[in-house]
Amino acid sequence: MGEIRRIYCGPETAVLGHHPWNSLTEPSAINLMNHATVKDLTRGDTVDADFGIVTSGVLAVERMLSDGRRTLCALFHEGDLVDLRRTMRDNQGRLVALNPSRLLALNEQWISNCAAPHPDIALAFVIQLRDYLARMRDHAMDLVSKTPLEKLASVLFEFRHWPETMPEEGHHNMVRIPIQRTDIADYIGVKPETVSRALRQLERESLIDIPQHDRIFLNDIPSMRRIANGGRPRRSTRPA
Amino acid sequence: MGEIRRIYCGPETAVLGHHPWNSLTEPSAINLMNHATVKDLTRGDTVDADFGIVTSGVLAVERMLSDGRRTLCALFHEGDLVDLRRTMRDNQGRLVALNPSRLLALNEQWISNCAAPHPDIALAFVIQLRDYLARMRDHAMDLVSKTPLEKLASVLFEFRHWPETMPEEGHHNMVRIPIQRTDIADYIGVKPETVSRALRQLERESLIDIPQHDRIFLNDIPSMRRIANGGRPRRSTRPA
DNA sequence: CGACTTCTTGAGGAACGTCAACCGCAGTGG
DNA sequence: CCACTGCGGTTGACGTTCCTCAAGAAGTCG
Repeated sequence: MGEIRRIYCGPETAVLGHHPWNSLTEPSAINLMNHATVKDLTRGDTVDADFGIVTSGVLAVERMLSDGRRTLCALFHEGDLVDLRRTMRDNQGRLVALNPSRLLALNEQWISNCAAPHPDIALAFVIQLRDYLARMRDHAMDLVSKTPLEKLASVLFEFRHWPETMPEEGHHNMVRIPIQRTDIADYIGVKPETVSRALRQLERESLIDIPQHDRIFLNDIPSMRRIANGGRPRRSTRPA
Repeated sequence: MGEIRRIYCGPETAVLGHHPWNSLTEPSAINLMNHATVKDLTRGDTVDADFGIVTSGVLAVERMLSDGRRTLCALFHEGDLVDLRRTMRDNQGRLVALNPSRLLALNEQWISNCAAPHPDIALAFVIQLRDYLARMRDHAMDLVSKTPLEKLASVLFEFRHWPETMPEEGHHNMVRIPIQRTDIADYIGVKPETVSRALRQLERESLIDIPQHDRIFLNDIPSMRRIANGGRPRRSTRPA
């Protein structure tokens, strides 16, 4: 499960540069860090916390069907608030690390009482919840009716917005792929083989290049956007 | 778009009986209603608000792909908080009514300032956001790797938990289907024909009965649960 | 009744999942 | 150093599945 230590104002503070944490006041930020514990994780680690902030790496909510099919319902990257608490206590899957990661587990007791003295913290949490909800709606859109090629194009644009995968200067169409092919497959609801074939197809059409295993270069962003938005539907069964 | 009127403490208060609104104090509840406007909607109406509480009917976030494919990313029923606000302003689809519905559109300006005088309101909103997020994770699980039959079984159990579709006494395995087949299809990511065929298959296997068009009787809840949890995977391509 | 929408049923094909084999790479041990 | 092992990824063959298309049935509203 990895080392667990208590910090007071360590290097993890860097995550507070991300939206919406960057609008916290200094005292609030310090107080927040004081009531958190850092969890270092490697791939496959299950996290027992259900409330915290990701400071590095990638976490996911993993659920299994009875016959072993694996699903990644949600991905969390640097700066994301993880909040798996819910009123109805159902089985909701496990929080796992997909990469070497670090999670700031928050003290729920303290947080639930901090709204009055620290309204900015409460607001930041609400903004995170709202934004994550919007991301889940986007993701549902991707899952419901897109073909594998369209799903893959969508997820590439999703990764492009991740803070860790921000393009280097001058390479605003280079995307870093932060997770394994298997995880991409379990996230967009296809098999790893299909991910592989879809990537090769985009490459054959010169829409992307794959200089490294975890780097994808978008040669034609407008075309890729068209694909991501439904430009590759299933062909008709009755040809012209 | 339907009639819009301002109320002070009308019959809409009934929605406040649902969790988590039922833990609001009396003054908070009255204040909340005072800063809301009621929108009456019929099927197909687009709602211009992006923040409110559903008091009756069913709403959905509808998004279209460029070639016309329709997706229902999220469903909202009686008692649900609708909050489509997000930091990043992308196209995020339209809020539409699937049935004759009623929405309590909330005054965002007032709400954003009510946390201090009304901490119970702020808490209720956070609980709603968290619970809805959990529902979205469940839904993503359904979409990612389930077969149509499994998706349909899942969505039946989802509808079973809806307040409007609560079973009458003695009929705890009668589920009311609150939306059209087409909408079910666009929600679980299959075609209406497939929904129809899946229902007929469950009926053939005597797992369900369909006494009325919008009523489904679950004959064998354990078996249905097994199916919903992955009991009907795709068959192997290499038969024994 | 007639026009319309929604749902159902049927036929046929494209596509993606299943399976199997292979490749590349990293870690391990002799 | 190299053989061995295991894992992740890729490629190919093949078949089930679900989408497409079309037409008819059933329900709704004028």
